[in-house]
Amino acid sequence: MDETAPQKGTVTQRAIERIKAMITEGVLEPGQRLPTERDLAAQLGISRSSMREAIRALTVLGVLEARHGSGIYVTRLEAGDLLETFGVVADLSRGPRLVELLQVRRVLESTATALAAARITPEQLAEVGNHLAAMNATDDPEEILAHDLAFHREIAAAAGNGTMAAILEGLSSRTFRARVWRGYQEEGAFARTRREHAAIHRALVARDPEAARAAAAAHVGEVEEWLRARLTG
Amino acid sequence: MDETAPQKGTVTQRAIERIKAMITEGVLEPGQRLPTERDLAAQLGISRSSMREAIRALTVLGVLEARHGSGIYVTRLEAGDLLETFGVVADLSRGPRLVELLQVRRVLESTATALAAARITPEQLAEVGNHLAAMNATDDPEEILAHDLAFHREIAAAAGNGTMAAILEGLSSRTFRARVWRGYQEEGAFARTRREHAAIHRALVARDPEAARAAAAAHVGEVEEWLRARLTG
DNA sequence: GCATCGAAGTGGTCGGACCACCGCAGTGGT
DNA sequence: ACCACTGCGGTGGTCCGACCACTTCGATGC
Repeated sequence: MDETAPQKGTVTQRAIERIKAMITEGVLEPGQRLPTERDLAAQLGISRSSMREAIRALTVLGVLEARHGSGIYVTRLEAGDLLETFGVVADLSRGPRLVELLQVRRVLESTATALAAARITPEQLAEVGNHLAAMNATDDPEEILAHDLAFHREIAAAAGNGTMAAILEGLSSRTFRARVWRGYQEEGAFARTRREHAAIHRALVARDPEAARAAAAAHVGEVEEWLRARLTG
Repeated sequence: MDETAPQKGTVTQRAIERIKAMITEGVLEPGQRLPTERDLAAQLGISRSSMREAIRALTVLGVLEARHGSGIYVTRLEAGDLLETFGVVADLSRGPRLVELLQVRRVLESTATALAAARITPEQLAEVGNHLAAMNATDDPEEILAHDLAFHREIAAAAGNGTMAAILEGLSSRTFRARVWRGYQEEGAFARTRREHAAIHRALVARDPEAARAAAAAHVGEVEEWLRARLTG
């Protein structure tokens, strides 16, 4: 047994685990600056190349942030930072998994909308109304999509659960939604979606969680069913 | 305008996007082997070092898989592959976000259990029963935790939504659960959890989705409330 | 026909060099 | 005394070339 050489997996993988451990153990706090790549590599006894790969990996995971010329920092480690990669899943998913993703979104979105109905502030409610109005005032698909996203984002934020909001954000990532909704909207579903959005807004105004949950579930469910039918057909 | 030099972001970041695009465009199929690191670097006109960082990043995201001596391959791109990183979020979360994560889990777990009640096969149901019995037959916390995880994993799998199961898997990652449950179980909550697990199993046997949903929600909710109280206290 | 071995090819690691950028102390002016 | 500018040191970003560890598969020998 050589104490100095545990030797499990690649050195890069070990470096990733070490840095993660430093964070969980509190050695590295959110927002804190790390030692330089060169120092870190020396500390773990590996080359700078390998250490850079480890840092890059943690960067794409939203754990670290590298600022050119300044240094490497731990992110705030908030839900939004860490769940940014969730969008990758949505973007790389095709076929039946798109339905599964929408099913997950239906469950979470309906819950978030119900929570929002009970907690939303007048300011947030007004913002939701603005996006609803803007959505109905234009025919530009791009603009509609943007306000649609903002509409649901504002509601998710009002639910008071940042983690849930971050997951929903990933499930509604721009490329994902654009792919699915292109076909959906082309079939003249504008009127239906407008009606559904109005129903959600009405439930929020009435502060009726049950109605809000039902309206949101129906809204996502419509798209879900359409997609399911298109795949099996 | 120089067509050959778009120059946005780091070359590594661009390489990551290029490879992701190749997959979404169908140039690279799941399971397929990629060109060698050296060839890929040459194709994109970057150094092997930068290309390696890009590959490493996509590897930790569960998109690519590098086999030493053999080559680089696209994973099957199934939910489990891509959502493995979800466990990182759970492991790095502390304080209030642990409650948020449990809240998300409560929503998804209750839905998954309800779905399972309607679809579970006799074989799967028997397996769930085995884990329940094994969980009650030992006093070793490690073993209890293992069977507890398997119990819920089996139910999530029976729900028929692989994406939902993968997310729940991340929300129940070993280190995460161990951290939260250590304190919970130490307060003599064994009896309560056994009762709750039995209730879930009973609802599955009765094929009663509503009862299953309620039992699962109550089960996760108990831990959620305990954690919330411990944080505010 | 089959087990063995070895060479070619692949990812993994290393060290060094240079570039692009940021931050700040020092400088010069007003 | 204050401020804008400048220069330098330190940092991450990129590249190169070499070598190691491992897999693969065909050639070799039995």
